Order: sequence, then structure tokens, then C-alpha cells
Amino acid sequence: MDYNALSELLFPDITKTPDDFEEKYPQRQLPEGARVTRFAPSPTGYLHIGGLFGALTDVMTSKATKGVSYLRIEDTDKKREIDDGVSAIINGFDAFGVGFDEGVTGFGTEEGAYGPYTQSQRVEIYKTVAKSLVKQGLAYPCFCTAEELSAMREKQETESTTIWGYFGKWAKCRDLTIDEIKAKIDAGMPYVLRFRAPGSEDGKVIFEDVIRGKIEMPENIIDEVLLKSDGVPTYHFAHVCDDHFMRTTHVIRGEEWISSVPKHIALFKACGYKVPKYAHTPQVMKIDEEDGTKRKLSKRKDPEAAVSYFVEKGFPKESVLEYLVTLLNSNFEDWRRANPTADIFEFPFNLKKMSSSGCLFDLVKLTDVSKNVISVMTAQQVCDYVIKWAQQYDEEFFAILTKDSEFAKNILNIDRENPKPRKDISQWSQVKDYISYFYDELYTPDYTMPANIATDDAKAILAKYAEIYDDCDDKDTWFAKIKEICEPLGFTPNVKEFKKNPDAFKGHVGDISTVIRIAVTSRTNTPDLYMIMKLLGKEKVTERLNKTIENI
RNA sequence: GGCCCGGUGGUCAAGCGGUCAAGACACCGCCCUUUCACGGCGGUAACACGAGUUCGAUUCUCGUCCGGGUCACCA
Repeated sequence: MDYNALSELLFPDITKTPDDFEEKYPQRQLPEGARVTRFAPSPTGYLHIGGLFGALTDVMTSKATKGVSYLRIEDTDKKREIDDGVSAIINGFDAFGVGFDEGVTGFGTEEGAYGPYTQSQRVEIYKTVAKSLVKQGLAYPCFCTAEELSAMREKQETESTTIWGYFGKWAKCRDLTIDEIKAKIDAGMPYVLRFRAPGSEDGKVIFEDVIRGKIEMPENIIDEVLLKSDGVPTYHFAHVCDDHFMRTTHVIRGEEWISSVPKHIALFKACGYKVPKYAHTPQVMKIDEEDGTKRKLSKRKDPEAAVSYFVEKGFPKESVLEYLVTLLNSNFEDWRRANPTADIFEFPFNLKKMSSSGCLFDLVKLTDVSKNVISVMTAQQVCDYVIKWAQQYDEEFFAILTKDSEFAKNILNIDRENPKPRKDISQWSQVKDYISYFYDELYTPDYTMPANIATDDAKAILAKYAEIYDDCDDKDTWFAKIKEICEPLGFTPNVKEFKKNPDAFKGHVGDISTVIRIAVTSRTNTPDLYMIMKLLGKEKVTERLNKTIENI
């Protein structure tokens, strides 16, 4: 067979050789040990939480080694692609502050010397490499139709062969003569380009996965499709060409790719390229509500699979990132304790520390992480975040907040910006309810008093307190007054005394405070009451006190 | 079905032949406290199972079971 003639027959328009691209995309000049990683999603229209997880792995790996990370768009399947899928991904990363060093930066824009970073714009490269493969007898055209292929598959299943696929005696088009090929092409028959797999059925490939260690698998013997009938490459072929010419050192991707590694290694070798290091990350899972089993987060069933879910709920990006990195590397939490204010991307991330088993996405833990994150923000930061969130998701709340944003900030500042901040907000969406009692238009009074306080006592407490309450009091005086009303009403200002002898009193100062707290806010749990009353102002406080006495 | 990955408390996880089997979240209790919180202390709770190797296995090997992935002109 004259492979050279075949290559010209198949690719008459390709005049470049792989060497031209070797020259165009030189080895990167990077320090020793620097890793080049990439995140390569297909533009399916939204950013998956697992995608963020993977991207974080890429970015942190490159940052920790002073390397490079880039974003490549794998749009080789037109069926999956949706309009503006790229923007959804870019926006998702922007929302979380995850940035790559190179690659696609927006719809139709990109940065970096190894582009284009969108696969549909790289067909010349794929075809050039493909042509070279044909020329070496390592690839051939296949005219089998979908029907023929599924018939083959059926036959393989009934014959219970252990290996399924297009290979060996099943590979009907493997040894077509050039005249046969020419005739079929002339007849207008569509064809794909297949890899002439060199492996043997009992061969083995061994590779070292950076996360999982040594993995041994049967050698690839399948004549994989390289170029689809429309001339677009398959994932496998594009992966090899792109990661070679973009000079990727570490291919970090989900574990669902492990089984195709033999294919990829065979392809890299056939092309004469160095095989990159592989790191297959665990999957982010969840518990299925229906059957209680662990399973991969899915777009259709799980709203929290899309990162936009967290944005809508109002989790700060810092919280989500923080949580994801705790999943990524268990020693992150230790590092964070030691470096409470450091930028998350300074974390010395290590792929080897990554767990290899799938992890459950734990919303409860995220909530806790988020409370910690928010607790150390300034009132101004919190206020800005809340307003920004409300603008997008809660018009009414947005209007209320922006009517007097200074007031809002003061509310949010209670028990904040001190060494022991409150940890009660985990999502911006909670804030409206959380501070609703500051705004008449949001406030729904609830006069239910604690069970251990008699109604008459509650009335007496409030009546007495309303008499002596003065909004000009400083905090000590304010509290002294609360203590003052204890004893006349049968309560004690001393909690210890109460605990020692609970039957001697109706309650203690805490109960008094609770009654006042409920009268003013309708809650048993609020930030510092003194500050709340200060902000509310005398008029409103007195009004609520009296209203409660009437309605209790 | 073949091949592959995984299996330590409810969850995330340290651990690499000898540990009372870390820590975090959640839960429970106590303490601190003028309320609400913050915080501190303590507690409940785990090596899937069975063989082997070894003086000794959570750690190594094999098998079983369970979970996951993959076997496309999808990525």
C-alpha cells in the first residue's frame, strides 16, 4: 500500500507537516518542576460544581508549581453544544474568582501563545497530524455505516467475545486497497479516519497516575475513530494533539477517563509524542434522595450540581471555594488555621494529597465553612455583598436596603468586626429574614413568650422596663436597668444563684432579657440586644414594648 | 458481561506493619457568659467481610461483597 498516496488522497489540502506546529508551539520556558495544566470543558451551557472542582485542581496545581493553567474549549460535538455555552462557563469562573493564565477568556476572545484554544478552530492541526499518521500507515479511512457497526456489536455480544469494538477481524476497512478507497470516495461515501491500533490482545500498559499510583490495564487494540466523517476530531485525538502542542505537562481530569488512558497512550506513542502525566480526580457525589445511594451529581436531578445554584442561594464565592478546597486536599483546613487571612490560591496544593475516592458534597459543612468566612468580613463587605445579591434576586429587599444603606451597614455591623464575631449568616438569602425586625415593612410581630414565663410576669416585666428604658443609656447602664427589674418581680439578676436554687425564683436575668428581646424583635435569638435597640430608636422600641403588653 | 477505580465514625478525612485509630462538620453534655452568640472542655461514633504473609495487620497479598466508572462518528 502506498500510504503516501493515500494521505494525499485523503488530505489534498493539507500542506503543512507536524513539524511546522512543533516550531509554532515551542516548549515552554518554565522553571524546573513547573506544571502546565488545563481545564477543558465542552460548552454545554453551565458550569458544573464538579467542573469548578476540577478547574480549581488545575489552577492550584499550576500556581503551587509556578506553572501555567489554561482554559480550552472542547467544542467538537455540535450536538451537545448550546448557544453561548462558553459564556456560561466563563461567567461561572468569573463569579468565583477562578482565573486561568491562558486560553479562552470570553466569547470569541482568548489570550496566550498556544492557541487557538477552541478546538473547532484547530482543525488544520488535527488534519495535519492525521495526514502524517496516514502517511505512516497508522491511520486509515473507514466506510462502515452506523448500521454495520451496530450489527457488528450485536454479533460480538452474541458470540460473547470478551472485547467489543472495531479491531482485528472485525475491522473490515482496515485493509482496503487504495483503489477500493478511491472508488468509495468517488462514490461519495462518507468515512471516518481510524487509528490502526498497534496493540496486541494480551499486551499490558502500565502508567503512573499522580493521584492513584500505578495502574495496569490491557493494551488498547481498538481502531478508535480519530476524525469523524465531518472531519472534526474525536475527544481522544484532539486530546493528544492539543495537549502535545499546548505543552501540557499534567492532564488532570475526572476519573471517568481512566479507562481510555490506554487509548491515549497508544496515540501519543504513534504520534511520537511524550505522554503527559495523568491525574484522575475523584467524582463529586451526593446521596440520592430516593434510594439513599451515593451517586455522581447530575445536572438534571440535582439543582446544586450547577454552580449558579450557590450564587442564587447567596453563598459567597469565597465560601464555596474554601469548601471545595477542603474536599480537594484534606490538609487545607490545617493550613487555613495557620494562615487565616492568606489568599486561598497561596495554599501549597499537592495532587498527591488528593483523595482518590469519590466524595459527597456536604451542604451542612459548606454552611459551616461559609459562616466562618462571612464572620470575618467587615460590615461594609457584607453589606455590599448582600446588596449585590438582592439586586439580582430580591427586588423588594434591594429597595429596602438601598433606601438607607448606612442603616443597613450598621445593622450588619452588630457583633461584627471584633475578635469574636457572630457566626450566623451562611448565605445572603438568609439576611432578609435575619434582619427583618429592623424594617416595619418586613416585620411580622409574634408575641409568643417562652413557656416558663407567665403572661402576667411578662406584662409586668415589659411595663416596668418601658418605664425606665432610656435610649441614651450606655451599655452598662442599659444592662444595669435590666438587672434592676429582676428582684422586684421575683427574678434574680444572678444566674449562678438561680442555678443553685431554681425554686426560689421565677427566673433569672436571662429570662427578663428574653422577654424584652421577644417584645422588640419577636425572636429569642438575635445579635446584641443593646445595639438593636439603639438602632431601632426610642420611638419604635417603646411602641413595640407597649404593643406586646397589649397583645400578649 | 469484560476491564478499571474505590470502600476508616452520619459526612469530609489523617494514617503507609506495632497509634488509647488524629482532626473538621453534625449531634449530645458541661463550662464561660448580663441576654443571644463567640469560645473552651468532654462525650457518642469507624478500619466492609473472609483467608493468607508476619511475632504483629486499618496498613501488604488474594478472594468475596458493596459502591462507582467505562466499553459511541459524546466529552
